[in-house]
Amino acid sequence: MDYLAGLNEPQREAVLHMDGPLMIVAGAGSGKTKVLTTRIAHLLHSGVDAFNILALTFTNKAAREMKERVEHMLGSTEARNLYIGTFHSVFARILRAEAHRLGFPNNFTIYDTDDAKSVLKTIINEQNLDDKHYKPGQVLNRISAAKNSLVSPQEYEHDYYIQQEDTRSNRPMMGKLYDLYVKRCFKNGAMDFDDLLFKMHELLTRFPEALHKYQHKFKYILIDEYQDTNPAQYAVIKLLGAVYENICVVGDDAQSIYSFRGATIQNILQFENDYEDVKVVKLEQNYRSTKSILNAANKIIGNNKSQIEKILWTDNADGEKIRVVRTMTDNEEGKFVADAIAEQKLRNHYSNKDFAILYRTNAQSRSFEESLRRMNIPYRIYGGLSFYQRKEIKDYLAYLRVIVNPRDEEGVRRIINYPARGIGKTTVDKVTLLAGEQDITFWEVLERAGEYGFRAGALEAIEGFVTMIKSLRVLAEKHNAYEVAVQVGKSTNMVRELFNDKSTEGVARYENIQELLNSIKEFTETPTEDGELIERGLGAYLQQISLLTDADQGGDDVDVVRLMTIHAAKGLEFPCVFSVGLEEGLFPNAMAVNTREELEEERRLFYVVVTRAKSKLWLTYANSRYRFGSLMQNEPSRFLQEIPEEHLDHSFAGGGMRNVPRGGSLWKESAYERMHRQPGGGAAAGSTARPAPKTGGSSKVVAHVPTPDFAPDDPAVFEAGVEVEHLKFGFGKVLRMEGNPNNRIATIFFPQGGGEKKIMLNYAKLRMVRKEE
DNA sequence: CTGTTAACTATTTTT
DNA sequence: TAGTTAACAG
Repeated sequence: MDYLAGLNEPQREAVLHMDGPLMIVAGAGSGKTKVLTTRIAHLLHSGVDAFNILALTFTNKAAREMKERVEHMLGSTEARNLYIGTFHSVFARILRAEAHRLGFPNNFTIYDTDDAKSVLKTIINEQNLDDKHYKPGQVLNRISAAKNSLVSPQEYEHDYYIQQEDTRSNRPMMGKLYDLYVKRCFKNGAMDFDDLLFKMHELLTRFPEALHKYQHKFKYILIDEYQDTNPAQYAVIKLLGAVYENICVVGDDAQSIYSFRGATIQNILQFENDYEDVKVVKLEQNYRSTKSILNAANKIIGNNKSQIEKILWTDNADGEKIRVVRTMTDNEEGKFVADAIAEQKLRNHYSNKDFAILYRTNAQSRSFEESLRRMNIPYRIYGGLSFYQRKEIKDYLAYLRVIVNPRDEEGVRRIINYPARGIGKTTVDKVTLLAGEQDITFWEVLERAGEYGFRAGALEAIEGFVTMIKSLRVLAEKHNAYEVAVQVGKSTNMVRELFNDKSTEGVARYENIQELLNSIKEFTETPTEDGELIERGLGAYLQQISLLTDADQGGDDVDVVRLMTIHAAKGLEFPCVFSVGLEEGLFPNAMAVNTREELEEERRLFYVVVTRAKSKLWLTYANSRYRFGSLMQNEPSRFLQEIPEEHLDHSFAGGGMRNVPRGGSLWKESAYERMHRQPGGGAAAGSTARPAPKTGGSSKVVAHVPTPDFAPDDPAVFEAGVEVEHLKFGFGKVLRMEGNPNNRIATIFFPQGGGEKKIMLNYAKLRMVRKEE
């Protein structure tokens, strides 16, 4: 039982509690992961079978860490039999095994947010709706919110309140779009992120056998970050745990920061009412931060109304005061941070990886990147687009997706003309139309293209494409994922094409593809784990990687400064933290100050940043910064005023005033600034002046009204001297001809149509008027 | 059909 | 400002 050594009293209590519901309220830095992993070890030690334990986390990283720590603690491979993973990956794994019940192929494709938006966009266009009004991203958010609350399309359309909302925002078709989107995903054999939760719930409610099976399989359930669960996750947990009720949730209401993703803080606040005889353990001793940091954090969170009562305390040293730094601009802020890092490294022998720069929005990373680069300080940005979201990677993966699941229309659309093979918009539109009319999949139209009267060139291209995919499918039956992937590169010529591109981006793209191939190889060579449901085929590979984010890319031990959003930093800790951009409008964000709930969530976010720091913390803000192309004046964040003065040190001010204006008087724009401001709201005139708008010079061509029966003639009939009519440029005369017989180019003079122009006859809308005798 | 250019619009956080 | 999409010329 030596694993119990080194635990404090409440920690030990949480570990030793065996059966019945348990809620662990774990303050920041209170040893939450240690408790969870030790608890699992204790369960195993007490004779619980690893196959009967389910542990759910929000990030792959947390899952991996937990698994490794348990394995280390046990000193055996027994930990591999545990079901540990993110909600999404565990549910995907189960859904893969049970897909047939729901009518999905077991190799269903998982759509990421970009795929989902793209599908929605085609649906919106098919419905002849304006995608400026029904923005795919917004529509998706609405659908996502519905799914996360377990609202089906039918319920959506029949819910009076929801319909009111959509009517008020003048988007009455929203429910229809939701319905069509769900149907399209089903037709495509695809699920989006939210479906993994929604369909899991559907599986358990519609199929009692399935419910029974998993209820009995998972005798012990552990949920990490319970405060971030949404209603769908809540319902699934409740179903899974209904038989044994051995549910252990760990969370901190003070760190609930994902309500925008559907999370309800109510889940943790209400847990005690959800089950009988809930054991509650509070972990209130903080092992991470200094007293001044922790006390400041306590004061901050004290401003929130609804919360579980607890007081974090620490035995750690008092530590230094929190440094508040004001700079004039965002660039100066970047420079200050880079300078401070350099200085700290020199003075206190810190290494790069001891520092984190944490911001509210991804867009803020730029000034820090620039200044760090200038100081030759290595860094890494987390967030932004992940490896798997890069164009070349998505394209390459789309081939693999289509090989596994040709029903995946989204994937087919992506690659049908990449690399260019002469299947353009016109052809794709026609295929889309046919698929709708005939009620068959996009792919089936391509397979039977011969029946639908495509132009000879287009037909040939389509047939070539279909043949290629089919032969790759055959290959995939007998060969592993890596071999198939290599053949994709050869068949499409993509690899060679990128290899020949010697531009900087081209080289980077080539390297990315190589890296992708390596990762596939690694995947196929990793030995199969024990336990059911796991295999190393192409389908399994795709499902795994579609749930990875760039935080899962590894490289956690390299010695670089980390830059990331506060959201991405949750669960991490650093000796030195720079919490930057503490300005009204930015943090708290202007989008989130309209209700008390929103503001409290922003405050929790501030609480999260502050508690990331172990010993040193900087809070910086800039007087003005570029946002949306123009210079914005900002007041310091109200959150700065919520920290008692005794914990703050203003002496590090990076130029300019030395203290934070407290309670009111903030920078008003001076009369001078106001006078010199451009109408657009930007900086003073002068350097930022734009070039004068073009006037007169480029006379817009007046639209030519074509003769009523305008029909283009065959390219072969044109030659020098012929008089012609162009659909847009009007009447003109051919001056000379060039180009080869297959691609003839005419130079034509249009008196009304803007003078001399070169026209490619293959594509031009050109009619012969009169031949010169 | 395809590559280029001009216009447009987005700025919150993410599995 | 920057990244992406629509329009358009070839």
